[in-house]
This record gives sequence, structure tokens and C-alpha cells, in this order.
Amino acid sequence: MVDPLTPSQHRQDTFLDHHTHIGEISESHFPFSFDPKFYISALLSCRNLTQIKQVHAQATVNGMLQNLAVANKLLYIYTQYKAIDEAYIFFGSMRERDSFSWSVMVGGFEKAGDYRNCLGTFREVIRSGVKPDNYTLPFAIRACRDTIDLQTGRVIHHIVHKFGLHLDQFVAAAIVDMYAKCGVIEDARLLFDKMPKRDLVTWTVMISAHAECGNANESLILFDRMREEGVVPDKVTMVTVVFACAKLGAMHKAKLVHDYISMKQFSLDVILGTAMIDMYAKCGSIDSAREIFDRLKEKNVVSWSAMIAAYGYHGHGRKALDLFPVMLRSGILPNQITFVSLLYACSHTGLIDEGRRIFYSMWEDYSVRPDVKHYTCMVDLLGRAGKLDEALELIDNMSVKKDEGLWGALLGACRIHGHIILAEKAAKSLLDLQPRNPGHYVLLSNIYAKAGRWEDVAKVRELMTQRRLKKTPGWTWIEVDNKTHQFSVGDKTHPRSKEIYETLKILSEKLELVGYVPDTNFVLHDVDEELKAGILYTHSEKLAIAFGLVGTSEGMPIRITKNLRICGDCHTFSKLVSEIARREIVVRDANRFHHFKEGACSCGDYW
DNA sequence: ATAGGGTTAG
Repeated sequence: MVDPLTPSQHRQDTFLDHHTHIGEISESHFPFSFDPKFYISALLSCRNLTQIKQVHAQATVNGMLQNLAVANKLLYIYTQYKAIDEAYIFFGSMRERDSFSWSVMVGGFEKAGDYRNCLGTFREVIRSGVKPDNYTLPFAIRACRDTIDLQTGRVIHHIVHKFGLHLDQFVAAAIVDMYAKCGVIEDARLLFDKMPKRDLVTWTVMISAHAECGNANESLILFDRMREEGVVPDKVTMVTVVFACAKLGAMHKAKLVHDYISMKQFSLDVILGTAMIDMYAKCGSIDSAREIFDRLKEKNVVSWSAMIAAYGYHGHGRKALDLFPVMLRSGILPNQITFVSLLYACSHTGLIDEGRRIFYSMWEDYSVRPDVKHYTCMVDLLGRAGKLDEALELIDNMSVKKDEGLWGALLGACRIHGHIILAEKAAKSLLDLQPRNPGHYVLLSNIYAKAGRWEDVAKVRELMTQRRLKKTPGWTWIEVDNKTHQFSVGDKTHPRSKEIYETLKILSEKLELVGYVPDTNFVLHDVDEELKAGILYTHSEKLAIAFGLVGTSEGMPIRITKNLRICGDCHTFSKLVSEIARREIVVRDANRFHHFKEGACSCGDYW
């Protein structure tokens, strides 16, 4: 509502004091100025909502709101201050509206997060026959992005064509972004490729989208192409490129990007710095991550959580937990993600009592409500420790919705401890939730296999065949001399395949001498039966380690990136190799790292 | 007169 100030009150109010400089310009008119410029300047110099309302009242009294320029400015200022109710009431009272007024109103709703009304107002624009302009469109498109409303997004894209509107950089970038965030990256890319030229924001949107959907390689290719076309990246672009490197887990690329950032002298703000912490950690170097962390002048809850998580997934649980009180002392409050990171750190290192304590204190002491992710960490923590009953009790008593991650954690624990009955319960829930995920079938069949229940193994495999599900083979990457090499189970495509298998053979012989017995339970049924006999000793990560021994320079750690869970056999294998070859081996297994050094693993073999 | 893209878990 408009502030019910009387004119007489108004004239003596702060408004006068704050705008004496304006008064000087048009002194003779004040306070009954009829110069629109006067009111526009007054609106621009408002510093809070009260002042805006005062100018509003003044303009009303002097009849200046009939002037569209003044009215539009007032509307705009209201939306700038997110006073969306005031804006809308005023908008409703306007006798005359042009496309500017409509744009501002649509944009105001979007800025305030009122997407319903944003799109509602946009529909009114269309219905009232006003041609939506290139200012209105991006707002409406962003509302679709933010609500992941692909259907409406497509309709608006269509409208652009139907009205024969010019697809300028702003509109096109908004549509590309909308498609990408709605998960149809192909459509985003199609439009992106059709654009005659793309500005920095459009490039950034596309780079970020590819990394987000798991094609980080393409992100880096686009980054190069962007620069070839003469577009100069800014800090936001660099954040998305750093994000892509983190996804890729490629240390070589990470260093190149870091060098580029230093060369171009981008300052490390919280966001870029935090992205770099994450990048180094996910590329296997926890030390470089910490270095960046220490250099950051400003740290927010995201930076702290990223560092805590990094220690956690590198198997340094204690360091992760020690960081928490330091964070609190610096005045940062933890959020849900901080607690996921802390609990995850506990589960990777086997800190059971600490985990329990944190889990119960998060709500009690920090008013952060545990969600399914926190329960999942606890199930993982308790389950790995063999406390399957306690894990199940937690699941049975929880009030938040159970998801596949939760059952997956329980199933994983059952696999380690050979708990068939519970495994079946977990697997059933999983298959109910995701009947088309082949991974669940493989896990269940592995559990049956370990228990020697071959007829059940056959049944699960039969079910997979029936449902036409195929396990996609896992890949392992290793960086050697700044090049990435890729291996799959039983792989023979690598040019140095012969050397690799020879090294593997020598290694196996040496390992057998120190008592290594390959554990074949873990490898069953990951690939077709006919391959089974041949793959027992040739997991993708074993191939990568062997290649690391053949290819890397002496003394360098062997860094390996996997996209699946490292199996028990490969874990044992890596430990022993690190001892007999006297080389550090870093393995990224899905989302945790194992540092093997002198026959031991950073996770303390609690995994 | 008006406009955009970025960080942590799983």
C-alpha cells in the first residue's frame, strides 16, 4: 500500500533534506515541481522504501504519475527494492502502460522469486496484444529455468519465432540456459550452434552446462574455442572452467587452468577460490587444495564445507573434524552440507563415536535438521562397522523419505559383511525405486555369489536379461606425462598393452610371494560370462596401476581416476603394490580417494 | 529508462 502521508507532513519530511541538491536545480518549482526529471532524480536517490513511498506520495499529489516516464521509474524502483506488493498495486493503478512497464513488472516478479506471477504477467502481455520485447522475454524464460518448467520454456521459445522477434544475445542466452538447466542439453547446444555469434555469458552458460551434465571434456574444448573466437573470459567463466576440471579430475588440466588464472591476474574471491579448492581436491591433491584454502581472505560456509569434504573423501577424517571448531570460531554457521561432509568424513575413516555425536548434535546444537543424506552417512558408517542392526533401527525409525542412496548404503554394508537377509530387503527396496538401474542387480548378484547361492545369482541375472538391462562397463583413467589414458576391464586396446600385461604378470608373481590371493568374489558378473575367465586378474584399475609403473617418471605418485567403486580385491592389490613398488598410489573411486603408501591406505581399511 | 552466466554433499 501507498504510505498514507498527508501532503503537509510530507513537505517537512526527510525527503526535503535529502534532496536539497535537487531543489537547487529546480528551486523555483519546489515543492510543487512539475518537471518529470525532478521526480526521476528524486527516485534515483532514494535509499530505502520509506523514501520511495514519500516521493510516490509527492508525485501523486502533484499529478506527476500521469507522466509515463515518472510512473515507470517509480515502478522500477519499487522492484529494485523487491517491494513487489507495492509495485504490483501501483502497476494496477497505472492508466497507461507501455512495454517498459510490462517488462519491469515481469522482471520484478522474477527477481523476487515469484515465478507464478512472473509468468502470469507475461501471459497477460501476450493476451493484451502487447508485443513482448527483448527485455521481457529473458525474465519469463528465467522463471521457466528456475522452476524447471521445460514445457512453458518451449512455448516461449516458440513465441519468439511466432512474433518474429529478434533473438538477441540476452534472449538466446536465456533460452540456452533454460534448456540446459531443464536437462535437455542437446536442445541448448543446437540453439547455441545456430547463433551467428555468442557473447561471453552465452559461452559461460554452455561451458557450465556441459560440465554439469557430465561432459566436462566438452567444456574445456568450448573454453578454447571461445578464446579462439576472441571472446575474453571473465571471473565467472573461470569458475565454470574450474568446475569442469573438478568434474574431470584431471590434474594436468587443473594446473593449466590455475596458471591461466594467475597469468590473467584474476583475484581469488570466495567463489573462485572455493571452486579451486574443490578442483584440486577432486584432482587428487589435498595439499594444493589446502594451500588455496589458506590463501583465501574471505571464507564462507561453502569454502569451509568444501575443505572439510575434501579431507573427508581423501580419508583424513580427523583433519576434517578438526576443521569444524575452527570454522565455528571464525563465526561461520554450519549448514546441511557441512554436516553431510563431516559425517561422510567419519564414514570414510571409521570414526563411529564421533559420527554418532555429530549426528545427534546437528539438530540439538545447530538447528540443522537431518535429511536423508545424513541418515545415509550414518547407515554407511554403522554398516561398514558391522553394526547392521543399529543401521536398520535408524532406518526403521526415521521420519524423512527414504531414497535409493539410503538403501544403497545399507546394501553396500551387507555386501561387506555378507548379511544376506538384510541385503535382500535393501535390494528389494532399491529395485522398487529404480527397477532399471543395472548396478543394483549386479550388487545383489555379487552378494549371492559371495554366499555361494548360485541359483539366486542365476535368477538375478535372468531378471536382468528379461528386463534387457546391461551393465555399462566401468572405466579407469590415469594421467601420465600430461596425457590421459583410459582402461576398461580386460582392455587390450592400449598401444602398450603388451608391456602392461607383462608388468601385471611380474607384479602378480611378486604379490603372491607376499601372500596375495586374488579375491574373485568381487569381480563376478560385472561383464559377460564369456569374458569372466579372462578378467579375473585384469580389472581396469589394475591395468592402470601397471601402466603407471611402466609409464610415469620415478617417484611420482600414480594418480588414478575411476568412475566406479574400487573393489576389495583392487584395494588389497593397490596396498601391496604401493609397498613392493615403493610408490604412492592415489585412486579416486567414484567420490572418495584412497591414498596407498607403503602398504597402507589412508582410509585405514575402513571402507 | 530496463537485462544475464559462478562455489560445497549425493
